[in-house]
Amino acid sequence: MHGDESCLVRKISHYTALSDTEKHLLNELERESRTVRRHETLVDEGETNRLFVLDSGWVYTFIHTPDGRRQILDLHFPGDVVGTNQIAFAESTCGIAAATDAVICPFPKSGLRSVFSNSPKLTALFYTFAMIDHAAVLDRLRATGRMPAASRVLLVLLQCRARLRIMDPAYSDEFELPLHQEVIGDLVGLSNISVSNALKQLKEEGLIARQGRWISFPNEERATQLIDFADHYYEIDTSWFPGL
Amino acid sequence: MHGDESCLVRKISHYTALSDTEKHLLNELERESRTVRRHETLVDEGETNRLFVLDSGWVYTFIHTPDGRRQILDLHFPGDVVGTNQIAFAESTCGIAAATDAVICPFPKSGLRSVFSNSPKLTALFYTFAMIDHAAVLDRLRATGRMPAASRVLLVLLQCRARLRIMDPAYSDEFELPLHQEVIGDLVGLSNISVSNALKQLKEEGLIARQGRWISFPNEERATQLIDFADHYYEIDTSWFPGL
DNA sequence: GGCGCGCATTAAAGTGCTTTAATTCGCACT
DNA sequence: AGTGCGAATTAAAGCACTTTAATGCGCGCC
Repeated sequence: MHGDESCLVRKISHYTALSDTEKHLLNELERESRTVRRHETLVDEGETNRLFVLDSGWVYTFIHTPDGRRQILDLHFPGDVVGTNQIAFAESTCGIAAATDAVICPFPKSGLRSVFSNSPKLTALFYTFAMIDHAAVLDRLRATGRMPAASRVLLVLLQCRARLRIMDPAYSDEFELPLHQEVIGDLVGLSNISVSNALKQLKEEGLIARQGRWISFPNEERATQLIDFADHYYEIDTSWFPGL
Repeated sequence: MHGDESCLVRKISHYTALSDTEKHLLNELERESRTVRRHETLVDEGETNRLFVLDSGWVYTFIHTPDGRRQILDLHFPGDVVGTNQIAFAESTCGIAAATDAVICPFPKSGLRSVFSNSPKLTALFYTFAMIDHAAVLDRLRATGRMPAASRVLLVLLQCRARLRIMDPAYSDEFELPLHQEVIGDLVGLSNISVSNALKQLKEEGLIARQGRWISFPNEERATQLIDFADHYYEIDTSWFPGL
């Protein structure tokens, strides 16, 4: 675990208050930790499923096409539980790699069972997180299928900031984007060259500003309107679930 | 409800045995039913969220881009619970429309709460279904981002059959595809013209056969290998969840 | 300080899809 | 059988993205 409090507890506290028992259940998932290096593959495609809490750094899940190209499926940030969306399948169909140096806390499937057995509230929240991830994928599917290159890249940038804000509202102004352009392309079906051109175009149109790896949105309203971006991530409706 | 037994019960029975109490809980969700016509929009984008069990027919969820094009997000088959993936968000971000004439059984959010409160097993299964839907979207994201038109269309066809088989294993040989080519295109980011060309190409290569709306796969192994298709839908791992 | 490496940028040619438009097919209805 | 409409097919022009390749930039390292 990293810092005073578990990353998972901090993320979940953004949505709801937690009892000490619940905090204890979650802390159990972050007992062991391991450092991984940028570009390292944590899980290969087809390997058996593995679960971990992401403590720091960014990781992504990916899958290759028969001709060797790559599509990134999910991007994960500190506080995310990685691997839950593969839990229904015996063997993982996608690989996991680190976009930056990262600290992960692996835990066995049984750890999840103890959470689900003991806390309907946490079960509801895990369910909700799965749907938030799902919403992010749907946004990228829409962009990948039906939007031009610049809009697709803009979506990735707005999405990253929206999800970083869950853990740290200080990201409101600008944020550091550690992703290579090839990775951005693999998120929304573009080549690295198109990503470069798109970033240039977005800068020229005043929709983004770049200083090294730091990105900001000088005209945020115009940016969100251009792609109809809605921030699903910050507020959720928990009224429908039992025990909350 | 349609037929002797609820669609939902039949679908879930494919995965696990149900007690009478559980069957009763599920049947409650299908008390009321409504007929909808092909092409009818059931829910508009931005409307408040609504849930229903799909009893017969096919429906899809969609979202428009700012320039008026359309992306289909999910395709739903008899036995599916439609709307659960939007439940975490106060207002629905996508619309729902009928691909064929259909019968739907609307129920309130509270219906889901009574299922979740009373049956950990059904909760687990709903969770699993959400992940199966998610896997289908991920497959289409990969295809949309990184595969040529013919492969994308082939994926749609194989995916439809795989999901129909959940309800009815008789679909193993051939199946009726009621989707317009425009709808197929909206599933994987293609124009209707490209879909037409892709179907022609697939037929010429012997990967599919068509008789009216009926589709079959004369060389199934070659078809699945071409796009690395894995049928996630038929078998799932339920070992990780409590109460099963 | 200069070298070398990884990544980003720029340019030019090639390609696969879209758009537009005309034709054909399938099928319900008279 | 004949008519009319929606959808699929076919063809041709246009365009956005990819591929390939060369150049430029930032940064760690000896």
